[in-house]
Amino acid sequence: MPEGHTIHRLARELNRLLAGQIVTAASPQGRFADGAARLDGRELRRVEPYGKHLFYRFDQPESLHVHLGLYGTIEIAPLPGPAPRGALRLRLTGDGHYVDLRGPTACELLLPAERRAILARLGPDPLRPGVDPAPAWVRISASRTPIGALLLDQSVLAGIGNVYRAELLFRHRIDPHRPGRAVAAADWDAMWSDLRQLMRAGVRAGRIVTTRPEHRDRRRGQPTRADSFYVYRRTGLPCRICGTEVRTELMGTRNLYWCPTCQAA
DNA sequence: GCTAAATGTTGAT
DNA sequence: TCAACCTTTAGCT
Repeated sequence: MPEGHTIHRLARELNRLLAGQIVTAASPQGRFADGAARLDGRELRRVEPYGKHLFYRFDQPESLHVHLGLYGTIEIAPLPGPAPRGALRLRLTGDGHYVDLRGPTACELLLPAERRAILARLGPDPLRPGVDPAPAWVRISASRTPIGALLLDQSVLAGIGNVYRAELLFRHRIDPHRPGRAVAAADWDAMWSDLRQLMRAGVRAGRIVTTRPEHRDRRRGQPTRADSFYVYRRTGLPCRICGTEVRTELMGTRNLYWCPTCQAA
């Protein structure tokens, strides 16, 4: 269940273990049989992450576009791979490792123009080196939409998911319902900077941790899952800062979590 | 052991 | 607005 940090981490792993290799491709499930046949025997040049999207570039114009969606998974492991089980959309096999893809929202071959069209509708990705956050601020500062909804809009910012949304707003004490255009420029600057650091830490650790050590129940050692967040999935539990019960509601189709005291309107 | 919900998005209705 | 994707985990019993 990936946000952008997972996708960037996977891209690094794929590049480290398979880039530059001739791969075999198969779709045991059958739903990507034609695509797999067209990738079989090609050289995997590079895997590029953007937001929650992965683009596998080969020695041909068509690239493989993968989006994991809510519960898609990619598993990379040393050969020999086990016999395919269950709904295995795609197995790529390189010199020393195999890569299994299950349950993705998108697994398709794209022409260069189609890939560019996807990239064109994505906002700045905090994990891209040298990224310019200005287009995101243009959208946010002009919008009456709640900041909590804007942060999840991939055309505003690419790669943020429900965890980073809730946690970033809490860390900056911003009410998720506040219209984008009511967010101060200084608050946005601080949020962007914080978001980049949080997501980079997420890539390194392979998981999201947003709590500061002094706010955890256990202040020493690695934070447990329960200790990793301020508000995400903590409905009804006391806020780590003020003790108020954390609230939840549906914003769009996603659960939103916030502290009504720390993040007052 | 079973059920429901989940770090997401698309396409049909 | 809702079903689909079809795996994993949390929270029950």
